[in-house]
Amino acid sequence: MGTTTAANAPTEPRRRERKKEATRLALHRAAVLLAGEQGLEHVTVEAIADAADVSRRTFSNYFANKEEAILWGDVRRLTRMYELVAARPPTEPIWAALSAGAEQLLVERDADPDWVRQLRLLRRHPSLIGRQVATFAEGERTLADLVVDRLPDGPHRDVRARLMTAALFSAVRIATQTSIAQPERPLLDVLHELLAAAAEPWS
Amino acid sequence: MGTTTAANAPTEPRRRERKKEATRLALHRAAVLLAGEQGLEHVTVEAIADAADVSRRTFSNYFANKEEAILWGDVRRLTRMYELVAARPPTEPIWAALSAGAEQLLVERDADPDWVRQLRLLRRHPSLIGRQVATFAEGERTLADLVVDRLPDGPHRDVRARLMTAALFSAVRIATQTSIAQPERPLLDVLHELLAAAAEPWS
DNA sequence: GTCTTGTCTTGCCCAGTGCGCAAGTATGCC
DNA sequence: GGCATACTTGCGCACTGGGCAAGACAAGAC
Repeated sequence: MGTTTAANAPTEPRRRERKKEATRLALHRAAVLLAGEQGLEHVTVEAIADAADVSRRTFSNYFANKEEAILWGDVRRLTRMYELVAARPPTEPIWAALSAGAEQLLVERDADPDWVRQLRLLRRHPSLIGRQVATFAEGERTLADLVVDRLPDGPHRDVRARLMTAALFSAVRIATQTSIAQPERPLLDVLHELLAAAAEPWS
Repeated sequence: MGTTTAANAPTEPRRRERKKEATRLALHRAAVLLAGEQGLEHVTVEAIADAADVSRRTFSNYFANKEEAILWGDVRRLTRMYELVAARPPTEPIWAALSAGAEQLLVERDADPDWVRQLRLLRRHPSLIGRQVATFAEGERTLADLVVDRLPDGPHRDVRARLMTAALFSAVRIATQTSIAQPERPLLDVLHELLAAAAEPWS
């Protein structure tokens, strides 16, 4: 009753789902590429759609605007982060698990040619950074829900989990920005420093 | 030479400046009010401009879009935060100064009737939260520049300053969100808890 | 194979937007 | 008063987000 539709739900067919992802990826790639070579403000949604060989209207079915299309790579990386943390041994202290996950994530990110292009874009268009931060803020809450279960008992577990997750994301963000601004400081070194600093008592 | 203009710079006249601020404030208030009663998506920029008794074109001279107009209160609060921190005695340890500034800021915010309206808006339109986070992220860097000077010597002062500022902002953000979601937990209590937790070593 | 059903794509359309430009107006300085 | 600078406004226009309805297509039922 109620969900007669759910009873014979086609359990998410495969090909269709893959095609959707392919289209989304094509739009994302086109957005990053075009914005990279022409500048964000000179690229129209129509141009991106054309490059991905779909209609402008279809673009709207996937993304609300160009910025969202460009930053979709970050959304993917966020879900990857959940996977990485969930895959850590359950006995490991949570801050160690988060740190390990973050380091692994940045290693993978550095190897991604898409990321290099996105980097250049963030430099040229600082407004994108704001959007990116907003994206991550949302992911923070999701990860915090994952963290709270692994936190030892004690008062205010919930806010502590949120704070810890926030610190993790801040560390990733600051490390990334620092390493961009001062390329002589290796990303992983800065990240390490920050992850350690967060866990130690403060002056 | 070069800046002959700067020589006889009119040192920012008063009335003009005050009128500008008044217009900006009127637009901000109109935006918050109208969005509050009609819902963000049903308010046009034109309606906001009309309510503030200026043209649509003038609105654009002040804000890029409705969201920016609505969240301008946060921009004001950010600059207020800089003032508060700068006003703390220079001998005070920096984390104590930041904590005190944040607490003072939240006390003032709670007393602001504008804030109550903004709160309701953020609830109804979660997309605004993203924008807000972006706003704060920018403020974070400004404050970090202020912090780095007061940090004791040591390696990586710059990233430590950034991390500390990020923790402060995270604490404010999480405390605010927690106290909204669970009104039985007083804002200042949660903030206190978080500020303390951040400074202590982690498990 | 054909038929059905649910999903995705597309074209059409239109109110709303961001912003360049140029003319008009207020403000401050002499 | 005049002059310079800064702000406001109306006009115009390319671009956007999204509703709608008509196709195109995939997956399963038969």
